[in-house]
Amino acid sequence: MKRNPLIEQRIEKVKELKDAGVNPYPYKFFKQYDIKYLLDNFEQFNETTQISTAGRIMFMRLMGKATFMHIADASAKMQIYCRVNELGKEIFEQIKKLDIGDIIGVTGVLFKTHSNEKTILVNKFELLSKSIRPLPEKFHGLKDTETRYRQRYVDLIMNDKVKELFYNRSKIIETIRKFLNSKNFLEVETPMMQTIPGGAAARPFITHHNTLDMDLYLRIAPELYLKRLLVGGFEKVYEINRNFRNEGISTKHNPEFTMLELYSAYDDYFDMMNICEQIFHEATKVVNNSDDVIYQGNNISLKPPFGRQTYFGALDKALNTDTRKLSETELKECCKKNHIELSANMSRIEMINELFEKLVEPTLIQPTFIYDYPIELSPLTKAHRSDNRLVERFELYVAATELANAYSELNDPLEQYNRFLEQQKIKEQTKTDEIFDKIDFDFLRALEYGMPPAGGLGIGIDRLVMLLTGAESIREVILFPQLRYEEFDDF
RNA sequence: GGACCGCUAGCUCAAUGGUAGAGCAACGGACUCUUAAUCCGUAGGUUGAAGGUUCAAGUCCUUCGCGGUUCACCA
Repeated sequence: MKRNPLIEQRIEKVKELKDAGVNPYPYKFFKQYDIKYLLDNFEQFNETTQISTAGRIMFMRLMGKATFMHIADASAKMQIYCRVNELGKEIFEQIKKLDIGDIIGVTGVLFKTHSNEKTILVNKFELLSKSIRPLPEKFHGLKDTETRYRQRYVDLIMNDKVKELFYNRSKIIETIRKFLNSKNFLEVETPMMQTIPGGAAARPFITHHNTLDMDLYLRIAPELYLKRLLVGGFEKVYEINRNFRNEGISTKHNPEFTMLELYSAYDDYFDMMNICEQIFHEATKVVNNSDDVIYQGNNISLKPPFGRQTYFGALDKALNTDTRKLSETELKECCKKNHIELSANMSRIEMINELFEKLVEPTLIQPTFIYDYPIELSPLTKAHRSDNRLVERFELYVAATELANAYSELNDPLEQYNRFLEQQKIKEQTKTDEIFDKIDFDFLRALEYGMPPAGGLGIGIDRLVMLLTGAESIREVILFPQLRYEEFDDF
């Protein structure tokens, strides 16, 4: 138990308050107005109208018999003015004992200072919560990334831009919901804990249910459950929720991340392109009030229609050849030329994909749908209607990052079974975890009842928020990003 | 997991291998229109941790911890 002396001082103050019969943590305060409302509607109040509001003290400028403070609430911050004339000596002394960080309620009238700043002249105040831990410095704020992520609450107190970002995140998701609801999509919730983690290829987190005595997996995707709902007769469904992938952490990856997945019966992947474009466009209009967004120095236009290139069209252009006609040796040479490390028994398709990631992805700055993927990469996608080496799939790239993924969904149960078996074979060869080998037979059974033709679309919400808010790291758009366990030795 | 960078007072930052400092915050005092208020004074440190080299280590070396960037992984 070694406490910071600054905290010890404040704990002393709390004791003094309690001894004087003041509850430093009272139950209720009638907060009549948000601060932003007072600022925006300043003119409607005259200098005798009593108003009340509440907030956290962020600045204090104490003088002998008068004090200016800034208090901040969720909406804005505002100056308050306390004067011994209005409050009397005793109350004014109490005001002087307040600390930066304390949450107070104030009652008073509005006026403008000589420098024209909208201010509350306080005639009554109440301590609503005593802060015993000092806030960061008022001018430079909190900069340390580790503290910002670990103690997001302090980050939010100190950095208005962070608060604004999370308001925008909420607005983006709200916009998506409104848009989809207006198109008759039904929002649903499907299991986070699954017995067979499917719908993507990623290592899952494992947990255990005691009563059932069985292992469960946190979902890596909701896909297979949402498709079951198409079988059940819902024609347009979506889910915005967390996926969990037990993979590396980076500026673009958090172990739990938010995904929008939607499915629309009787549509194909081209329809998904349209919906995808509209969602991106609506969201950027709401957040940035514009069709454009500046991301990492690039001016990016999110006005539909987005660019469209086929997977091999883009790759052939980059390589200046017909990639599919290259022999295995030629492919290997091509990889070497482009500084791609070749691991032992790398398949053709793996080399092709490496080339794509290395040569094409970094060039995709403006929104671009890359479509018609090689069939080997997509076990849940319908084969291309006119080329059986391809599937009807697209990924949306913006700023060299994958932001969305969509298919004409495979609904042929026999074909789906074969594709699962193919995947199983590949997994066996590459010797990844055995859990991937499990085939979801209930999903196949559902398909056997008949799933309507459908388009499906997934959008990485965190990455969309990054794009629209200019965030360089996914941790900036997740309130509490995953960090290592922190040891406490000062409590 | 690899490479590189960082970790100094509550916060933001200084300190050629040679006595650990400043601003803000805190504490005491002055001040009834301040705006990062001002003025006078006081206190505050196991320099992320543990070893090592050295007459001498915040600084150099090793290991470890935490964070960041990047690569790998993530079809």
